[in-house]
Parts: sequence; C-alpha cells; structure tokens
Amino acid sequence: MRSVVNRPTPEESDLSGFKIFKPLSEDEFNKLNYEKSCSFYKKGSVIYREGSRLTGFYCLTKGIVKIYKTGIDGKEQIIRFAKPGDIIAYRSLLSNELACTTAKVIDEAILCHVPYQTLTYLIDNNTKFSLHLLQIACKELKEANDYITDIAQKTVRERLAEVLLILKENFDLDASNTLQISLTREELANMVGTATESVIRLLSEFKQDRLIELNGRKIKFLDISGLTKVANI
Amino acid sequence: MRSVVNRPTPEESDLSGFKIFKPLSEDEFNKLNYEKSCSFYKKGSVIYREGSRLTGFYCLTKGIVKIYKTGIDGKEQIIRFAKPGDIIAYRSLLSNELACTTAKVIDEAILCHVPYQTLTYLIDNNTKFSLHLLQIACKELKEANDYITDIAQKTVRERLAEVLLILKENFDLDASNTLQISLTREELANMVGTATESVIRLLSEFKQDRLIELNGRKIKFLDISGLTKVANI
DNA sequence: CGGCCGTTTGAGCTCTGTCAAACTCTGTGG
DNA sequence: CCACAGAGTTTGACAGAGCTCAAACGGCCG
Repeated sequence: MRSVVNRPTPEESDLSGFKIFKPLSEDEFNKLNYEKSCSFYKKGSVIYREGSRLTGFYCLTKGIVKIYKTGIDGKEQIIRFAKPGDIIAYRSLLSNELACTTAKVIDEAILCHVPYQTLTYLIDNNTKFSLHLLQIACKELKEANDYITDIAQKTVRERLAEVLLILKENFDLDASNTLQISLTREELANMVGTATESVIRLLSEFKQDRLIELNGRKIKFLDISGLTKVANI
Repeated sequence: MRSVVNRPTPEESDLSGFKIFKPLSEDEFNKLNYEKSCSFYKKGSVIYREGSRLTGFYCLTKGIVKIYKTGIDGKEQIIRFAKPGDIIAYRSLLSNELACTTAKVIDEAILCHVPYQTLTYLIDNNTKFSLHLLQIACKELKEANDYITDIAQKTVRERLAEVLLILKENFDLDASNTLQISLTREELANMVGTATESVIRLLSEFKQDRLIELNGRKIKFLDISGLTKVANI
C-alpha cells in the first residue's frame, strides 16, 4: 500500500473549488477526476522545465509555485507565483509549444496533472469552459501588459513598492500584517527586474521610512498607503 | 449615395483572409458579414481610447494601428502594432472591462467593427473559433512574457536592436531591405522603453557600425546577423 | 567545526535620462 | 514667394540611478 501513502488524500486533490471547472457537467467533472493524477511536490522540486514537452496542465491545490523564464546569463525573470486554485502550463500546452517557462515549488505543493486529451475534450464540448479559459488568458495578458509599462517607465524603487503590494494582494497577511510568502532577496530582485543588492538597499530604506518592518525574510506592512504613494500607482 | 463613397468597397472589407474566421461555417460567415460595419480611418485618428467602453472588436483589413498604454507623465508605452489580418480590442471586450489601451492609426486604415453579440454568438456556437481565439491570446501572452524578460534584463542597446528585428519580422522589407513602416524616433523609444535621445544616439551608432542605413524615418537593414548579435538573442 | 548559502555594506563606475539649444522639414498664411 | 510656426531630429553637457565587484558577516547543516 505504499502508493496510498505517497498520494494526496481526496480532499487534498479536490478540484471542485477551481473556478475554471465550475461550468463542467457532472459527467465532465467525473471524467476530469478520473483522468487527473495528483502528487506531492517538495520545496525546490521542478514541475516542468523550460524547453520540455508538456503532456498536460496542472492544477495547484496547495502550496506556492514560482513560474520564471531564464534570461541573460541564466538570470531568472519571475513571471508570476501560482497559488491554490491556479492552473499552470496551460499556455504552452494550448499553443502546442515546448514550455517557455520553468515551474519550481517554493512552498510544499500538491498538484494535479490533467492530460492534454482531457483539456481538448473539455474545450471541444463545453463552450462555457472555453470561455473561462479564454478569460483567464486575457486576464494574464492584461497583467503582463501593465507590467511591461511599469518596468519600462518606473524606477526600481517604485517597482519594488508595487511588487510588495501585488504580493500583499495575492498572498494574505497574518494577523500582524506580515506577508505569508517567504522569498529570498534574489527572488524579489528577479520579480522587480533589478540586482539583489538594490533590493536589499531599498528594503532597508523602506524600513527606515517606517513603511515596512523586516525580520529575516518576513516582511510586515506598517504603512500601506505610504507604500502606494512610493509605488506611484 | 454619399454613404457609398465613404464606405470601403467589399474587397477592402473582405474578412475571408482572416485566419481566425477560417473555422466559420458559411452561415456563420454570412452572419458576421451582415453584422460587421467597416470604415476608413485617417492617419492619427483614434479608434478607441483607454478607459472607454467597447461595443465590439475590430478587424484590420488595411493600414497599421498602434496599440499603447499611457503611463507615468502621459508617456506612451507601445504594446504592439497591428497589421492587416490582425484583430484588436478583443482582450478588454472578453474580460468585460473598459479598454486598457488606446488604438491610434499610423497608416491610413480600414477597420471592420464586429459587435460584442456577434463575438459571443460565435464563441458559444463554434468551438474551433473559440480555440483559435484562445490561441491568439496565448501567443500574445507569450510575446508579452518574453518582452518582460527582455526589458528587465537587457540594455537599451540590445532592446533597440531586437525591436528593429521584430519590426522586420512583422512588416516586410522592400527590395532594398528598407523597413516598410515609418515610425518617429519617439515611437521607437516608446517601444523600447527609453528616451527619444537615447534612440537617436544608438541608431547613429548602429549606422556607424554599418548595421543599418538611415534616411529620415526610413531604416535600411545592412547586416541582420550583426544586429542579431547586438540584440543578444 | 567548516563550508555554503544568503544577506549586508561600501566603493566605483557606467549607462542612460534630463535639460538646453540648434537645426531641418513641412505646411500655413500673409 | 517668403516668413513663420511647429513638430521632429540631432548634438552636447551633466547628473544620478542603479549595476558590478569585493569583502565581511550570519545562520544552518552535515
């Protein structure tokens, strides 16, 4: 019974909370559940790598996954962080291309793999599902375009403040306003598109300005409206 | 018969060459043609403006349209140029949002407006059409993500070389290798995400290095592999 | 304990943005 | 036909944001 031990429980691999699957009929949802396969992923493990062939997309039911591209000199550019309820790898899959990003676990995760055939079956048979998928892609596209404008026009200081606020929106704070996602300075730099040292210097400036408090990788928000001003939104 | 004079001819407003409409049945295509409405747009005219409500999307049958966002201090960030065969404004329309870009004509254009209801009808009734649309969005998303990586990691010099190569891919060259799209230095700067003066200086460096030749706004490619090296692709 | 990874701080330098001024080209109106 | 205005282009000078390199420090794990 070893395999049972190594598989997530039904609750942990439940996809009924995913907004994207809401339009499915009972039959379709059963088919999905039958054809998916779920696994644990340890921190640091790679789900798929840039340039590899994808056999399906993934639904994240637990944990946090970093999606990034490898640019000049192997420097990472973080595209987004996926959180429970998000789907990943669907873009390259739909375009019939090799993966153009790498996905790496940064918080112990549970992912359900859904084969390509299941995806195309659902697209072909459920127009509501297609439309949902289309809307997810459009939302990401808007965010990407917004980010291009920011990165092209804003200073590193403004971008860092904005990134902190975006993280706050996507990953809740605890009771003391502390961000519940733990990133290295380098990862922050790779989101902002700057050098690690610049992030470090700016973070301590933010701390001096009483906008945030730092405790190792924990970031506590003290003055959100102040940060918003710095971000120049 | 005044309206006839001001309307594009049937040939000029023909949508049968659009890849996205290939999956339509004859009935669907007829419906599309019946419900579309086509017009001329002079250079400099605005098709829709950031923040406005969209009533449909547009098919570009002739000319060139610049799609841009307005950032800090009203500085434009150019997202892309649309050319004949492209559709525009579909993203905000599908997301049910106000337009988040402005579309302005830079080369005398003919555009066909397709109402929102026609779009949703086609999505609901033709899964192949939905899939095509999804793939267009995914392609744009990939390009946006690639561009984020570039703009975050590359120098202005590298980005300008890359932008020139992208323009070459999208807008053919004439017999003498001259780019068939005429942009101001400021527009180039707003693509690259830099200052107008920087573009001017770098262009003359490229000219000195015998990579390109300049004649007003005409840009002639002399050494494409050299440019590729500069672009660091 | 030693090594490794991540963090921090300092110094120097370069790329690139800003400001200012001159110059070209085009179209308009007297 | 010329003068003028205005937009776009070009060049120079300068400052500073942010990158690189180097070194030191802390924490963690085998």
